[in-house]
Amino acid sequence: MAERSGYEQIYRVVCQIPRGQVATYGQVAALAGIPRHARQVGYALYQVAPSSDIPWQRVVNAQGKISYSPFREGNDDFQQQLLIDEGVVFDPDGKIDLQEYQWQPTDFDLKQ
DNA sequence: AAGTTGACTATTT
DNA sequence: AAAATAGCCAACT
Repeated sequence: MAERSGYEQIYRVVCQIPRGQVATYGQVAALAGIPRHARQVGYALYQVAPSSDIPWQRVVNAQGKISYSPFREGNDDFQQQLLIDEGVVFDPDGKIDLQEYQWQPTDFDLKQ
């Protein structure tokens, strides 16, 4: 179990994703100050997924799709509906239009 | 200490 | 468009 790390900043970024918007793993990594660590972002969320205040499902891959976790497969579909509930539109393939819904953080957001 | 793994991404088939 | 390949780097064994 690997807790205590720079992951804290990753969680902070994810929590700042506005309702109805999404961010990619690479984007979160970059905002957290650790570009190229997209995989580590996924790994960080892997620890926190089940019961957390963190809207982990607002983080999707560069294709605009949900990355299915190895242990929570069925849960992923359920969470996809939560995103729809937030106003995010999925294509027939289950993709999100990143051009419309990808989070565009402002300086104000990052200062929080 | 060294090798394997992975909620990624970009490139190539 | 979907699948395979390569590059990536921290955590895990």
